Amino acid sequence: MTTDTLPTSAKDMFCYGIYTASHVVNRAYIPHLKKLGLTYPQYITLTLLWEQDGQKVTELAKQLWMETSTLTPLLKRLETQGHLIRSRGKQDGREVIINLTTSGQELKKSAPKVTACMVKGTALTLYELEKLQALLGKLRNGFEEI
Amino acid sequence: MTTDTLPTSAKDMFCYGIYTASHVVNRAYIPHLKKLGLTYPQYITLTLLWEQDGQKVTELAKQLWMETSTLTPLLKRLETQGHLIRSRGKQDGREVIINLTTSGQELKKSAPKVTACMVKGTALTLYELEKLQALLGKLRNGFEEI
DNA sequence: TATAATTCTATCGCGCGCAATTTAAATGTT
DNA sequence: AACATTTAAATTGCGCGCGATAGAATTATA
Repeated sequence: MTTDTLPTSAKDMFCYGIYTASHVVNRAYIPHLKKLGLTYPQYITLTLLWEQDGQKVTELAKQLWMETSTLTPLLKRLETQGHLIRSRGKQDGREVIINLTTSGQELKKSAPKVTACMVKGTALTLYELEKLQALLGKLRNGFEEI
Repeated sequence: MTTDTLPTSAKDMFCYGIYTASHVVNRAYIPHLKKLGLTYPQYITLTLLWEQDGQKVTELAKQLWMETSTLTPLLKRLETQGHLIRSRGKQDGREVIINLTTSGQELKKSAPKVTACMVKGTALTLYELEKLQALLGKLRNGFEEI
């Protein structure tokens, strides 16, 4: 595929590329996260909370490009594990605020090692990773318009 | 992130980028595939069969970077819908061969329009899509080694 | 202050998606 | 032939992930 026409081969289609790559990455994380008792979506959710604690469910869902119907049970499981606390907003009783516990904050310490391991696994240079991130970001934003 | 060090911000990590982009693409496909009565993983599986009919379950699973425990029920649902037939191998009774029915082949006709729609949605140029595909492919292969 | 519309979360049903286990068939060994 | 080993697919249990819907709290409007 080096033309200006649309891809015809199944594997040249970006949906195939993203779909398969996404699962490969997910699976690669599993052994590392298993030691921490976390799943991959749980881990990604925590990385957002490590950066900004006390977020509303809606805010988290938006950053994850995810529906709250997916996020609510995930957060409940993290609460059961003792990594965070869900509480209703004081001013607005509809919203639920997520606050990390000490346990949830402690997990952050293991993040750098996991990241390093995964970056190594990609076999991509840091420049290529930046390039990939930029393309994925542009792609996401493209669909956001629709 | 324009340094030679590992990313520290959550959204700069490639796991976040691929994870969220994957779901965004999945969701974008849904309305188009709903008209065909297909899910996104079902559609991707069919694209592989349109290109090469009569494959074994193992072959398909490998191309999809997926476990057969995921693929088997998916294929059964496509069989129930009448798009394919699952049959035991003549020489080797352990393997299951997947053959498209006329119905399953007919679906191929609607593929180009869907692809065109999705490519437009990405807001990426065809050159950028090629670049993205190449990076995702390299990433996948990197993890394969492990 | 009713009451209507909106907003936020939670619930439900269905389809993935994986690891671990099981079943069945083919192959290898004695 | 009898047995163990390997290989391919299916089954099970759990956790996402979505759309559709419901329910509770807030805000807007009359």
